[in-house]
Amino acid sequence: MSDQPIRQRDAERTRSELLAVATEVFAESGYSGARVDEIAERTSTTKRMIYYYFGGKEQLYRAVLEEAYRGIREAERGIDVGELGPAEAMRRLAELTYDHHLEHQAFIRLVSIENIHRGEHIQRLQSLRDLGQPAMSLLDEILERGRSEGVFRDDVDAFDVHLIISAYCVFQVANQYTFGYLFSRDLHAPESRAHLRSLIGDVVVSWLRDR
Amino acid sequence: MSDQPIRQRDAERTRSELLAVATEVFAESGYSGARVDEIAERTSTTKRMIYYYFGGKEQLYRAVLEEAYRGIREAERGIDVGELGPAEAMRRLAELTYDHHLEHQAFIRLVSIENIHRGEHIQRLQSLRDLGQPAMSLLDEILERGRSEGVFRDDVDAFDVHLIISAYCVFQVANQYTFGYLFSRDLHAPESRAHLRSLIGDVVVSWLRDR
DNA sequence: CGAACAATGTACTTTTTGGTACATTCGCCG
DNA sequence: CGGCGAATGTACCAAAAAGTACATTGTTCG
Repeated sequence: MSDQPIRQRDAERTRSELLAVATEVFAESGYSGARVDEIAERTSTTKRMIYYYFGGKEQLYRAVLEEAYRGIREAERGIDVGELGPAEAMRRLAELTYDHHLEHQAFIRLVSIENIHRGEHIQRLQSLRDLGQPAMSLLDEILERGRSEGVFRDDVDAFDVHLIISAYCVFQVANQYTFGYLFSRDLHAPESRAHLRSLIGDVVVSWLRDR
Repeated sequence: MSDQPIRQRDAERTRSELLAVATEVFAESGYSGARVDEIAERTSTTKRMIYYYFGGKEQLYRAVLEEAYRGIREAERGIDVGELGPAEAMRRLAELTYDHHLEHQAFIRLVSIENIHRGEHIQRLQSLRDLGQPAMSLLDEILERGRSEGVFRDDVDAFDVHLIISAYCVFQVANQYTFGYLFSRDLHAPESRAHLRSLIGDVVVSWLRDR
């Protein structure tokens, strides 16, 4: 990294700068709302380079989506519920998921944008197929421990738990503006966060323990 | 309604046709992705009329958003949990909310789109302030009955319950494409629906009963 | 009836925007 | 050390898209 000579030309740097800036701009404005010229202006290079490295606006967007999902997967792999008992592990997983979503709002916005496009771009990224597997495995393990210890019900599978937690955490970010407006409440106000953070863990654990 | 003569010119009809078509197009393509020309082409009138009646693309979008929220409020007022006991009433409310969301996917898409725009347009619609109140009142009533009958915990308020249910139901629609792809599952497959429909009621009722 | 005005259609303008032709420069390799 | 190709910049183009000028027609009301 630092043993490289200082270069005026550096393909890798140019490409990754474009990708980083494009991620910001697409997340801010959506696919159609994002302007190729704006992305270029925010970098130290030019629009020409977008076409040189990516081919066009659409391929750039796809590259952004792919990299964003990869980054998130990396972050998810850092989740560790350690030596906790099943109920506490589940609660902790829910809370870490909550934190994680609030910290990666640009990513959540990209996901919303992609859904507006009915997933037509993500479907072309074969590398992301079944990217959810790691999350599922961790949940499976916690659920299995809970079942064998007799503290969790046995008719709930990892997918359902993941769905409930994801829905809650994504909603906090993705719908904050309309929901906040309609109920005159700021979901991210400091005085609300601790409560909203623990809420989803409470719900999930109550549910899993209800036998 | 029917005592009017047949008109070739009908301001109300023209305006409402524009609004209806614009709702479809904005929901399909987003604000930036929607084309004024396409909206016009799909009506029996012309682009000129959009500017005549609404002033421009942005005002048209705002009118669409306002009308969509009003329509949803009307639909929500039809929710009736009748004579059911608190737990069953809550379960039924959750299921009706689930049905309602699946039936109004265009509306959910408009909401997602508006959130991508950080709620900048809905904030200009004062008429929608506190539109969530009716939903909150119904929940309050069910919760209060449950508490007084001793079947519900007493430290949960209507807002929290509404948040959990909304998040789940909105997610089913809003994130169906990316979530479905990542987990190789179709959230709207007929064989999944009954399970996903009852799931949220199970979760909420378990939680509220957990004292 | 027939003016007056609301409602509408046609065709145009202007701006924006994604994309490209072409020239140029840097740096590596023989 | 020089030429060759990867990398880059400038300037431009053509299509698309929002918005408008102006003419026209139907409807209503005195």
